[in-house]
Amino acid sequence: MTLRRIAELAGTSKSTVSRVLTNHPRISQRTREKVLAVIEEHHYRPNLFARALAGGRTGLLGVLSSNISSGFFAEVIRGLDIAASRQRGHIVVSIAHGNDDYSQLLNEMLASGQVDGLILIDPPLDLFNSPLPEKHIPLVLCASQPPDGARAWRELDSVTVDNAKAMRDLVRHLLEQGHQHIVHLAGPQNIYDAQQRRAAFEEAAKQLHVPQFDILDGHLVQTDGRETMRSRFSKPSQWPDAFVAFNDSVAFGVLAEINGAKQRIAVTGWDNSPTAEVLGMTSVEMPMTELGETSADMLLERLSNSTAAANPARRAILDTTLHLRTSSKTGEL
Amino acid sequence: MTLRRIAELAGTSKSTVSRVLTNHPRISQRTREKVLAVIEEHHYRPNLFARALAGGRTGLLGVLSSNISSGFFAEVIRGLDIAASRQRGHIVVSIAHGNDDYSQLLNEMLASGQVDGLILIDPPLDLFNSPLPEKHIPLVLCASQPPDGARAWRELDSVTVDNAKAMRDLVRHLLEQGHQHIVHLAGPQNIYDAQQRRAAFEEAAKQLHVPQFDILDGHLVQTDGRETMRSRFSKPSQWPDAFVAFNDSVAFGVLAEINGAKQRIAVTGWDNSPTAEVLGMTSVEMPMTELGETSADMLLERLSNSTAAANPARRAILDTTLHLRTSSKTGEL
DNA sequence: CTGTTAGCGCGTTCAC
DNA sequence: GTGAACGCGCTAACAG
Repeated sequence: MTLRRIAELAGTSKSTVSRVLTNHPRISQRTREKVLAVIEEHHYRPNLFARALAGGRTGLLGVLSSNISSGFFAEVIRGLDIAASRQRGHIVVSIAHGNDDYSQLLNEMLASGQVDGLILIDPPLDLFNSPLPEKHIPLVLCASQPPDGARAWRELDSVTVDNAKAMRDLVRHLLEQGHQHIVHLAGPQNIYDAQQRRAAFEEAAKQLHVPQFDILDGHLVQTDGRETMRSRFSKPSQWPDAFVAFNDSVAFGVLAEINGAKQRIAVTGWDNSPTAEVLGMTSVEMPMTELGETSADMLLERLSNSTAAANPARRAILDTTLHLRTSSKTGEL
Repeated sequence: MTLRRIAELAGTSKSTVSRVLTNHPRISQRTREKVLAVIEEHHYRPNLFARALAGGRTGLLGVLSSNISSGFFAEVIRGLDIAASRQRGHIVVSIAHGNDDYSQLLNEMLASGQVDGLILIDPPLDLFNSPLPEKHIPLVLCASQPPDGARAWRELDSVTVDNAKAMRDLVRHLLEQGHQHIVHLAGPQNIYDAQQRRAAFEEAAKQLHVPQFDILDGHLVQTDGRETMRSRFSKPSQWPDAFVAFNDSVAFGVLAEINGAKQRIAVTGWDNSPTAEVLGMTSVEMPMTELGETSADMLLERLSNSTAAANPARRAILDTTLHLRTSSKTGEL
């Protein structure tokens, strides 16, 4: 089934069919309905490649992701797909295996010109040190934002969550529970969210006058949490009152090490994974699906709005939800 | 940069460049090197859309997935991407939101002809009741297999895991630990793995002479596990000796309900999520990444081997790994 | 409002 | 071994 064939069957020309397909305004209601009927009858779908070649859109959105946690990845992808498919589009996914990989993948995607636009999920912050590649398609940053210094990169649209607010609420809660000494097991500092949460923790701790606090970097997965517990906090006498972990995984690592002594110490995570709920662990919920949906919507809007190229960068900042559970509540410990 | 431009720069014709690109045999060594040099110098990459339109390959592999657990989804996708990118290919991902959706998505993907081949991750079993859509591109089933009745569907390549073996080992282990009454919280029966595990449990239980066993269907996520515990096993006196859950999530739901009484009862999961390890829960590890890699490799082989269309269906069955932990070991309970 | 014409970049016959 | 011509299915001018 081709456009040409549809035209024949509808007793019209290819152009007319094409116009119907692209929602051209100046077309008579009658012709449009007639064409649509034929299209419907034969389940016709335009060939994306021909369309792309002729200068139109492909309906393909590129998605670049770093090797992040599966839960986060999957939910964001789901969000992206939801938004893309609402407009009959599809996503082309590539996953970077290392840091260098990311910029290389980006350049290849940009060069091969097979997508209408590109969404960068959680790029390693190093990326912003390199110059913004020359591009003729719009880019959207998902779960990341360039530092003030990276001027060119800051022209891009971005979608992030309000880490600072969540962290402030979390620290305040711990203080209210009477915890005096709080340790933040921060994430790898080449990850945007990790950097943000670290900074937010430090600021909140100072601002709210936490009597004693420490920050340790580089925690991403369970083993990182375990490792730190074994090396730095092997004896209960060394323990603080509370651990604020970069994410749930790290928190689980901590829990595994202090097992049997949960009563004495608060542990909080981040991501609100299903397991956090089961374990009764306090955690910050990230709107992952929404993160994806919003990113794709932003990209699609840039694409549909041809004048948008000149529009200023938009920054969406989504809200998180703090789930307080027994792992941090003194009364219920 | 187009093929035509490369031809000009190399002082030859478009056809020659095209032949070099497609590894045509009858081309002089000298011409080939010359062309390759120019290509390299200008970082030329052929336009995928033009290539596709002219009848060639696009390097795009379609991936259809149902709305499965994020961990599984993410890891399989990763595997697919690894295998695809090894051959400079990319994956186009679509996620079905409901059951009907799946077959509709499949048809659209097939119709719009935008991918070289298609990988179906965990399609709802209902799909196999409908006729195999007419197709001119190869299909591979990932984590699923059609029933014997669906003849046409059984012509497709597939990659699955050996659920039966894992389940047998698991039941044997529980028996050896002295458990007399085992309950299987089976998954939704329109999911291949759920059906397989259910059947395998029943067979193993009979074959190994488990004194008492029951099977309850429809468990997919934590709340399902919780629900069943509250309705059917609200009092400890009703508890069996062991629960074999469809997956880790369901198992967590059970654990949450029997909290504080873990000593009295064994609970096993499936998927070996990181949390299972932290909690010390016995679980079966699925080779998720490998599942994806193998699927993509199979598809790519069909694509490269033009004579393969006639080849018989291949069925890869991957092995699982049983991780025995304290949640099922009597001595350590 | 609609039909006609000309490519988009490439693979693939054909001839030479 | 190489080049010329054609067409893949579609969009985008240009006429009418």
